[in-house]
Amino acid sequence: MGRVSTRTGRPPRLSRDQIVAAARELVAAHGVEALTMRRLATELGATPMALYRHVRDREELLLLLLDDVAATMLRPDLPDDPRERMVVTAVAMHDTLARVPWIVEVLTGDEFLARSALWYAETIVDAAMACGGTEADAVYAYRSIWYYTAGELIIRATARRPADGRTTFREKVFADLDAEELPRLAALGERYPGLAALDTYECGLRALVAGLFPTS
Amino acid sequence: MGRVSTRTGRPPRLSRDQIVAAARELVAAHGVEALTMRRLATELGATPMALYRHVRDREELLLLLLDDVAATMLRPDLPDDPRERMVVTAVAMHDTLARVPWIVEVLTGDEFLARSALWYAETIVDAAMACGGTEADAVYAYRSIWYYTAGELIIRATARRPADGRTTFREKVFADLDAEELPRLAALGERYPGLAALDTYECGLRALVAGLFPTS
DNA sequence: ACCTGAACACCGTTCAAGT
DNA sequence: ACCTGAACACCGTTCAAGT
Repeated sequence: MGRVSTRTGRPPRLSRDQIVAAARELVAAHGVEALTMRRLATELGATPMALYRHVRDREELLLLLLDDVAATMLRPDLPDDPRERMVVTAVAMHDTLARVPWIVEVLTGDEFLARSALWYAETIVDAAMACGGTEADAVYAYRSIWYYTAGELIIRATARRPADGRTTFREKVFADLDAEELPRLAALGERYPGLAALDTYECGLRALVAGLFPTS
Repeated sequence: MGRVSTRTGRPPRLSRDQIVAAARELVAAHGVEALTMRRLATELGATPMALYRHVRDREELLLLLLDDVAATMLRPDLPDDPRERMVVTAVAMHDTLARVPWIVEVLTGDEFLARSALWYAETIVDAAMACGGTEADAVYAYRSIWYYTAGELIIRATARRPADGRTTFREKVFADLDAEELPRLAALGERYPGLAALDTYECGLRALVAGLFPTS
């Protein structure tokens, strides 16, 4: 007994939780690009290498931050209608992820499914089968919804960064369009950015679900 | 006259085209992560800084590479039926981009629309209006299709990189699922990866288009 | 005008040494 | 056991100088 007394060596000054907490703050304050091992170490008053005692590498640190998302995951009340259940679940999944500013960095790759989204996947797959789909249909439906959702999140997240005057670039393109070659876009002209800025995630989602599982 | 004779200074050894060509080769051979200013310079037998005479920065270099994609853009024959036209156009857009291995790097942000995808946008917007949609409906339809397409491209592109034994991670998660909490996924078990690997892009796209513009 | 060389301000990570 | 310090092998980019 007394496993405590058998501990040997220098007592730890840093902990994994402490590191993750500092990483969270850093990302919240300055964006994911500010999360470097060196900067995080400085923030903790330690050497960069001290972090490697507690975390395998930068990749693992990001995945640990993703676990926070799982903790604050929205789990909506589920309606009886299976199509509506798919919509409500996908919207919750979308909204959960939309709150993560560094989502793009981590969405590339299907780690999300593995770490936090299992409940969403389960619920959508179940609803798809309740619509009369086979297992294969249900997985395909979930993936379609996931593609649509991931695309929306990524495009919107990156569109928000103006990247130093590059927003004008798109507007410029729309301003001097060849009306003969591209009549529809030319007619839209300056109204395009406004229309593109509308939040139509749920509308499109409903269309997708309706198309995947037509009613009668 | 003789503007040529009035030229002054050292004759150029590098050209913009030459730099872009070397960048293209580098990316094709070793992936976009190998495209660094220093490595590209070495490849050209020059100093890193020589490149900055011809290219503003690394970002611009990537956008110049994107112009290549526009040049090899697939423009399919368009069927009369507007819904089918949307599907055929989106599939062409998808296939064009699927050939670009570094697509993820550049898809984040709507530069693609601005640089190369105008024809696709025009065609889809036009088809959407031929289905009886307003301009706003048409832009919303295009964006929904674009979200779905971008998501598919990004998820599939990143799923292909195993990232050193992280593929086993997802399989492991699926292996020891809690069958009480997640019965559908647990029942799927090992069959999930196989089902997720199926190419259902066009199927999902057809569902989306059918949902966006229901026939009568 | 075009290119070089040295320098600045960074990265992630390994390895040997200290406490 | 935990942390430090120095080092390795990189980045993109600026600036002053050479031809």
